[in-house]
This record gives sequence, C-alpha cells and structure tokens, in this order.
Amino acid sequence: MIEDRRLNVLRAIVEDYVATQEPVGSKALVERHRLGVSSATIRNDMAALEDEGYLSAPHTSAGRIPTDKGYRMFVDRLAEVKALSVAERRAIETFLSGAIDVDDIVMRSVKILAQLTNQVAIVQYPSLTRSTVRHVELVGLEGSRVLVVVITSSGRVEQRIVELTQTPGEQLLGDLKSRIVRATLGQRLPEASLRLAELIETFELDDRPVVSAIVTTLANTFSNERSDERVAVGGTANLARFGADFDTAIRPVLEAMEEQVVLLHLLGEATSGPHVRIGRETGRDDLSGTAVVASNYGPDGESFAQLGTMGPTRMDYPATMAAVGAVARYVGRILADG
Amino acid sequence: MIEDRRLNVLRAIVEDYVATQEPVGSKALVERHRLGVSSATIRNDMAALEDEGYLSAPHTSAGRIPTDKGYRMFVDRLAEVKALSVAERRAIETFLSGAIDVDDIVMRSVKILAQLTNQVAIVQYPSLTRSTVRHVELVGLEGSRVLVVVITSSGRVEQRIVELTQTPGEQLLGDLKSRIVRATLGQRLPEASLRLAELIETFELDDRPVVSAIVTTLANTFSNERSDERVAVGGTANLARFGADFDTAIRPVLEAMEEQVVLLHLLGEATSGPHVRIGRETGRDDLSGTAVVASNYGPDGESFAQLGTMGPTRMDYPATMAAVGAVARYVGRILADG
DNA sequence: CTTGGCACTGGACCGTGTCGAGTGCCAAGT
DNA sequence: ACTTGGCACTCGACACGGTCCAGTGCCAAG
Repeated sequence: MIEDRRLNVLRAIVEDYVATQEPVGSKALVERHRLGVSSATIRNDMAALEDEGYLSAPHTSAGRIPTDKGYRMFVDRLAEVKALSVAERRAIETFLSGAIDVDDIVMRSVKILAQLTNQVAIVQYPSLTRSTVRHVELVGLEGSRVLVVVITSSGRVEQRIVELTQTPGEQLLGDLKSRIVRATLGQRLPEASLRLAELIETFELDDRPVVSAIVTTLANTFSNERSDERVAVGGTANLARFGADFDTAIRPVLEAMEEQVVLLHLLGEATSGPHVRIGRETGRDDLSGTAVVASNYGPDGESFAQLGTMGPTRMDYPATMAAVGAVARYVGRILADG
Repeated sequence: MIEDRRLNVLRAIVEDYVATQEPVGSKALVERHRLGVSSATIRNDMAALEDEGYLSAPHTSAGRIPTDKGYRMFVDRLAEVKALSVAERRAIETFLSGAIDVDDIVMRSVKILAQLTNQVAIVQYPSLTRSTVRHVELVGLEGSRVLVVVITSSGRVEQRIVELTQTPGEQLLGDLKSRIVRATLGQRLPEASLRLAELIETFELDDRPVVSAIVTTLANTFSNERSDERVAVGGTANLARFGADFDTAIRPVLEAMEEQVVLLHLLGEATSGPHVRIGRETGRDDLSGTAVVASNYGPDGESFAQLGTMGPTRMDYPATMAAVGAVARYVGRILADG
C-alpha cells in the first residue's frame, strides 16, 4: 500500500524532472499530481526513496532528482509504453518506404529516428555476418581482371575487383561460379566463408592459382569486418538540447560519436525489443549522464543489426522506447521486402 | 611606410588573438612583438585600423579583435604559407595510402584532416559528373534480371539490378554492351548519359524494350545526383574547442552538418588551391562566427570534388590552409593511381 | 500513518565597491 | 609630420554582503 504510493511518487518525480529539467520539490509535486496526501507525507516518502538510493538531492534545500537507479526502476516497473500517434507511424512508414537501396534505408532511418526522439540517432548497417548469401556473380573484365559481386539477404551489394596473374577461361569462370553458388547459396556469411575454403581443393592444379585468388577475395568479402562495423549517426544538432553543461553532457557524446567502435559497443548485443542502458550501465564512465535506448532490427525473428538513440539520462523513456521500437520494426519489414 | 607598420600591427593582432583567444591590447602587443615603437603609437594605429573596419573593440576598455574584414586582409595579403612538418606529411601519406577503396579514402581523409587541423573536416565524395567512364559491364542473372556495373575514373563502382519483362539473349547483351562501351568509354558521365539516349534507336524494334530498360538504368546511374552530393564529416569532437559560446558558435555548425546540401554549398565551387570564406562570406548568417577553408581535389589538373574544414573565424589560417592543401594533393594523387 | 507548523539551510539574486587593463587625447619633443 | 609619455576616464571582472525563498527535517498532535 504505502509501498505503492512511494513508487507513484518516484514515477511522478521522474516525469516532472524530465519535463522541467529542474529538481522537483514536495510542494510542486502535490500540486501537479493528485496524490491525495499532503506535502509533508511526500517529504517522508522522498526521504525514504533517497535512503534506498532512488533519489538524490543536489544540495540541502533544492528538490530531488532521480538517480540512475531511480531511472532504472522507472523503466523496469513504472513506465507504461507510450504508443506513437497515427501521424508518427504514417511519417515513419512513408519516409522509409521511399528508400531506394540499403544505404538509403539506413540514412533515412537515422533521420527519422533523430526527428522523432530529438536525440542523437545511431543505426548500424545490416550486418554481413548475420545475413545470408542471395547471389554471387563473377565477371571477366578486360585484361586478367575479374569482378566479384555478392548480394546478401539484407539487400547489400558488395563488389571487388581481383587482379589475376593469368586470364581465366570462360568455362573455368562459369564452372567456378556454379560451384560457389551451390556451396554458399542461402548460407550465413561466416559459414559460407568456410565452405569456400574447402572448394579450392576440388579444382585441378592448373586452375588453383586463379581459383584461389578469387575464392580468397570472396571469403574476405564475406567476413569483412570493416563494413560489418559501419554505423550512421544523425541528429547531432539535438545535442543542443542537452542543456548547458557542455563538458559533462555534450563533449563526451561528441567524442563517442567519433569512434565507430565505441558506438557499436553502446548499441550492444542483439536483444529482442528496445532495451535501455542508463548512465554507467553504458560501460563508459564519461557517459555517466547519458542513456542509450537500442533495439535490434531485421525481418521477423532474424536480427541483422542494432539501432537506437543516445541522450541525456533525463529523457522521456517511454516515448523514446516507442520510437526506437517502431522504427526498428518498419526497417526490418522493409528489408524483408526489398 | 606608416601604412606598412599598420599592416604589421594588424598581422600581429590576428596572430595574437588566434593564439590567446582574448582581445589584444596595445601594451601586450609591443611586449610580444618587436615593433620598434611605443604603445601609444600602436594605439593610434589601432584606432586607424578600427576606423577602416579591420578591427573592433568589444567594449571601451578591452583590447581589439579582428573583424571579418580584418581576417580577409590577413589571409589575402599578410599570411605566409606555413609549410607542414615532415612528420605531418609522412602521416598523411602513410595513412592515406593504406586505403583499400574509394569509401575508405574518403573516410581516412576526413579523419586525418580533422586531426591535423583540430577542426570539423568535410570531404565530398568524388563526383560522378566530373569523372569519366572507365568500364561498363552487363551480366545476365537468373530469371530475367540483369546486373549493370559501372566503374568510373575516380575508382567508384556503381551497380544496379534491372528487372526486365523478357529474358534477353546472350548475343543481344553482348552486342549492347560493346555498343555502350564504344559510345561512352572515356566520356564524362553527363555526356555519356546523352550518348546513351541516342543509342536506343540503333536497335531493332523487337529489342527496344530490353535495351531501353537497361540504357535508362545506366543513364540514371550516370546522372545520379544523390551519390553526387554525398559528403563525409568528421572531427565533430573538435567543436569542443570552439569555446564556450555554445549558441553562437556550436549550434549553427551542428545544424549545418545535418544537411548535406548546406555542407556542399559551404565547400563551394571548384577553384584550384585552398580558398577561404570568412563569416558571412559563407553565405549563411548563422555561421557568422565560422570560417571555411576548402580546396578541390583530383589528379593533376582535374577536379573531382571538394574537401575542407570548418572552424571558428579565429583560426590559424596559414596552418589550416596548408593542411587542406596537402591532404587535397595526396588524395588526388592516390585517386589517380588506384 | 498522516498532517500542519516551524526553524533551518543554502543556492540564487542583487547592489556595491574595488581593481586594473586598456583607451583617447593632449602637449611636448624630435 | 610622427612619436611619445602622461593623465583622466571607462567598463568589465571579481569579491563581498545582504536579502529572498524553495525546500528540507523534525516534532507534536490528530
């Protein structure tokens, strides 16, 4: 009973603080919420919540602000999912469905996510390692060069040009291609990479140099870490809203944005549905004032990569989670179609 | 004579202000530079320079700071080109030569430029419209789909897949390809696009649908504005150095960075060698405290695109121009090789 | 367990006074 | 015709002190 009210108080404080950006006091709380008790009672509750580590007071006579633990409790047990408006859903759908290729989808996702949340948006490119081989093509070019093209289930097209020491015959190229396709079609890229290695030995000695060069390039493409780790970032201008504390809130975010590795780490591992990391939970001490809301995306069930937003811990979690979830869903759907 | 000294004073003021970020007064000036005259004389000169619009005083009794006009005079007539150190040249060269494809070159250029200048770096992708056709390939895929691949002189590889209503024969595809190559090889992309249009009529009526579909796709690829306008941005963390005036200096830059069109406009049109735009010269009122140093790049003579940096007007112009120039030169050279 | 009352705390805000860098101007010197 | 030292003046930066008030903690009564 009393426990319930305390949690309600915590919820009210989080909501008010997010809305006003100012420490909230007992009196203001009873005025803005129908809690049915007096401010003195609230004071007792707030003191208790502070003891338990959910709140902290900047100084003796200011209001309270939620701690990271307080926010954590809020998102875990107190927040109700805030549904997006119809207009917002429409906006996401129409904007994303106008995309013409995978790059465009990623760029548009970043943009719409930044707009919806007023935060910094991060979208990881569909991971090569988690998608499968949809198509492979070998094209002999002039001279002794061969163009290798791979299309993955996530719609990505990767191409390489291989310089050979000798010019391969048409029939060899055709043979090689069909064997490659047979061995790798529908396979996940890391597995396909393994199958390729086995392939070399099935060719005659004379053809080995050519086959080996092409197959190696292909295998490299399959397990290309560089493109696997690419992310797009947008909504940087929203950093302006983070408030005036430049050094504590903005600079660390800018620095994190410079390093793709850091961003990937922040997005975290695949989990289904939006998840939240608050302050130090991000794993970086300098981002103690920052929270990350991320979700995996991909056609139903499958998970191609992650996307999400980065903002101050004092953010509107329900709205942000809803937006991240919705965008992830639409992106997944569109990738499945395209 | 006296005119010379005044310009020297202006130069000294710009240099000191850039170094200290603080308004510079007459006394400090005579102490730090051997001007051979007393501070009173300098005061007279400063008053004259202020009358002519090269300097301004924040308030009655602070030092003077250069106006945009002052900076303009400085870069036009007073600055000496500051050569990069050997170590810096080495760094640029080794870092850039490690790139594996065009995307990588662009990303690395942004990074090294941001590092060298401690500013926000902007690099435009090699423009399609200014490069020429190096190779065209048509590949029949399973079903009635055709893969179209274009390689440009700037090393970019673009590919499209065309869905046809009927399956084209091998000989038609081969014939089409050789005619396309004959018509477009070595042409600049916009011209190549025109040549393609003429090509359709040279085929028999039966083949027209197929030819037309492929040629149209190819023409679109040639004149693809979207990829023509892509830019990469980096060094955002350097915004931290812009100083404390968040709203006037940092926010506008962040906002500009969000819109690629704006960035392209800032980089400006092709001019050979680094050029500078100071404050309002950028064409945007909200960037009045910002200056852009940009240069075109490309293999000797040719100009593929622009690159440059964006920073506060109080920047080290000689050093920045040297860095921009050097990176542009190396990038051009590497693109020519690859 | 709740409530009103009350003393207390500590930042925010404001006006004042002092300090000093830097200016403009002038009269004297070269 | 310039240059120079001197001098009065200006204005921001900074420190000090006082007032104000939101908000707290605690207590005795309901």
